[in-house]
Amino acid sequence: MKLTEAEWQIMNALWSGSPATARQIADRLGEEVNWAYTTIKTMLTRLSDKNAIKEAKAGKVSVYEPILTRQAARRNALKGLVNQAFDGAFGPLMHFLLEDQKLSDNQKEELMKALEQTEGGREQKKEGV
Amino acid sequence: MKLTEAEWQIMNALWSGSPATARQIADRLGEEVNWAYTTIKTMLTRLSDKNAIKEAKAGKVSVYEPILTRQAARRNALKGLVNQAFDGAFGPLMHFLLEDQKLSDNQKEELMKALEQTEGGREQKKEGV
DNA sequence: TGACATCTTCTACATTTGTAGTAGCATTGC
DNA sequence: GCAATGCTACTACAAATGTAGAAGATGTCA
Repeated sequence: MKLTEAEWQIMNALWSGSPATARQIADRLGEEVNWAYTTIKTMLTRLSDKNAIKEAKAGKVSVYEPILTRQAARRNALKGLVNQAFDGAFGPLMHFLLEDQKLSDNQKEELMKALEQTEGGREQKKEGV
Repeated sequence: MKLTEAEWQIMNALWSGSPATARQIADRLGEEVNWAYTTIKTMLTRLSDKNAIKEAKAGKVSVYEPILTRQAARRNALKGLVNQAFDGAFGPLMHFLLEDQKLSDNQKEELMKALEQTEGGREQKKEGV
């Protein structure tokens, strides 16, 4: 399941609170983009067609709700990026993040901490992606 | 500078050795995709139009060479992903990587090591992206 | 009860992306 | 000198994407 840029916007709005009506989504997005209401409806229909969300009638009005989880979407997107731009392996990505992104000291600290934690919990590894 | 999927393939081939002729690129790509030679030429032209690469004549034949560096392209792509999918911040991405991606122990080790290294070199921080 | 505001469903259309064909010019091997 | 080969420049075209208008159904408030 690959999302386009515009679809990400809609999904982000939806993940931030669902179920939601098209109107609510429009309101949430209002600050970032300036789409016609019908544009949003179009996107919602398309997302529904690809089963990323589901549409239900609450009375007369449609309410929408994600099917695709944020986590899964992130996973897919990341995977896509890694394949496309980082030789298909996480190693190079990590490397790049560390080398290029010049994490702040704080971020490094956090990262270290996080690492140590997962380090502890390594035995229950779920199979991936 | 945003690259499309097909463009990434070409760029990857080109980064793996340049300058290169269209034919060489075709050969390198041959294993991954099965594009007509003219398809590759089209992509090269488009990339040239967006100034991602430059074209020069070596005798009769065109040779191509990246202008956009791999590093810069990665940076852009990552930035795009982060904006789109990770609330525009690297924190959530890191978090996700650690939480979701279940790095192998080896990867963790490496990451730790890498982290320690950059930790040492923290004083010269370049401003970013 | 009619005018306005809203929704929904369809349709539309430009741009971008993926993919490639055609035609003309040059190169080369006979 | 000419046929095969390979390259370049142009053109083409379907699918995906971004963006939205039109028209019909309905709710609502004076």
